[in-house]
Amino acid sequence: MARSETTKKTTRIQRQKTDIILEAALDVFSDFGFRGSTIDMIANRANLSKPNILYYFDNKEAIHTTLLEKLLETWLEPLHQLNENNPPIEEICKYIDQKLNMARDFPRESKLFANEILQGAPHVLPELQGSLKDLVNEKAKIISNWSKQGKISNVDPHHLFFSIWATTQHYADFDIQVRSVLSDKNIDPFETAAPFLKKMFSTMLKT
Amino acid sequence: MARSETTKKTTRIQRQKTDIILEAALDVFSDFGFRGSTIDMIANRANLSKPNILYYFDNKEAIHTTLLEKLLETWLEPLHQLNENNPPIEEICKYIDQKLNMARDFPRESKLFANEILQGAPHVLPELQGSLKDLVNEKAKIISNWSKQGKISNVDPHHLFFSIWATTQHYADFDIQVRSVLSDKNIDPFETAAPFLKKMFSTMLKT
DNA sequence: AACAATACTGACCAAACGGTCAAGTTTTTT
DNA sequence: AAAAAACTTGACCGTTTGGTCAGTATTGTT
Repeated sequence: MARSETTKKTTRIQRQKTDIILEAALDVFSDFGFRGSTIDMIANRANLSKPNILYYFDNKEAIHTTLLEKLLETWLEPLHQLNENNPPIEEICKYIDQKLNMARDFPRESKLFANEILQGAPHVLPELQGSLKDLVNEKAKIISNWSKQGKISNVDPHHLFFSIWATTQHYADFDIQVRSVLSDKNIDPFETAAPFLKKMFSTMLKT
Repeated sequence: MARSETTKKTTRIQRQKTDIILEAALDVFSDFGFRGSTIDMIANRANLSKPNILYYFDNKEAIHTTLLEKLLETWLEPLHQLNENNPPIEEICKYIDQKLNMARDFPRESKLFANEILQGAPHVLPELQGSLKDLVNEKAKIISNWSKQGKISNVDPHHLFFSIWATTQHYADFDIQVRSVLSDKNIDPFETAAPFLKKMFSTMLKT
């Protein structure tokens, strides 16, 4: 077992080194996926020796799991904020902005998650079927209520969320494709995507 | 060099075995990515020995490259069909239908492509910057013309394509997440996604 | 300063991996 | 039927990989 997990108190060095390792691991895992990444790659990126990495984490999977757990919290945070009592279209647009900003500012996290889901979610399937499902269903009800009250048009709430996730995360996960297509235009993908997406979704939702 | 590439004529066995190998490799690569897949996994899936696989393909990368090349052709085919002279919204909806059907019927191909792009397109970057970019720019002009002629609303053509790609492929690439969220509903994702997406995009495009 | 706890590393190991090859089997050609 | 061509594989090789461990260095505590 990793030294850092045996003791109750975490030392200054434990916190520092753990952060350095996780930062390096995020670089590597998001680029090459779990099976495509090696502990040596993480060690090099972190300027630490391989045994030193394994002094802080039991094994390769423990690093990956730690990253995914941290990720899931922040990943679902914007959806938590969706508030039934505010103007519907404003709320949706705020959600889109938040998700798009996360794709821009945390592309590694987005890719890490995409990799995990693509491989069939071997590490986070329970969370998908549990907390994610519950949260989405709870917020889907808000959308349904807005529809029933005539505040927005009639849309399938689940597909609405899927579409928002897909379109926003696309700019992080498929970044290389987006930039290849736009290469000779002088366009910043994220700046121009924001008004496009907000227009698309708000037009659909208007009654 | 692989035997099958040294001779001019391809034999019956060569065609059969090559197909079996590529079929098995698509299974494996789409599930585990390039670096996460092994020749042994492909060999087992194909019920062939590892040396036999390497009799038909020079190495692991050659199998992967062959798959990607075949994929790219069929992947861009629907966009090729976008025709300036037909009714714009009908054309876009037809494109959405085609892309969504491909996500439903060829999820392994979609995942293989997603894996490749996620890792930074190490094998197909030239194609993205070449034929894909050219095709998209050509078809973007059609969208622009429709807008100028007042046939559809003013939208950024590139982001329109990105959004269609993202939303349709999402149902293949993030299949496990979609199904987790919808698990206790009795909903077929693809059946319900089609009308949702067509409504969303056509609403945005209406003048 | 002395001792204990923590942090670190070179050397190593077993398993997994991509790939080779000589020798054998099957299919096709004549 | 025999020769040639194509096909198949067990055994093997060098490298990479995840992980261990004994011993050393550093840091914290008294």
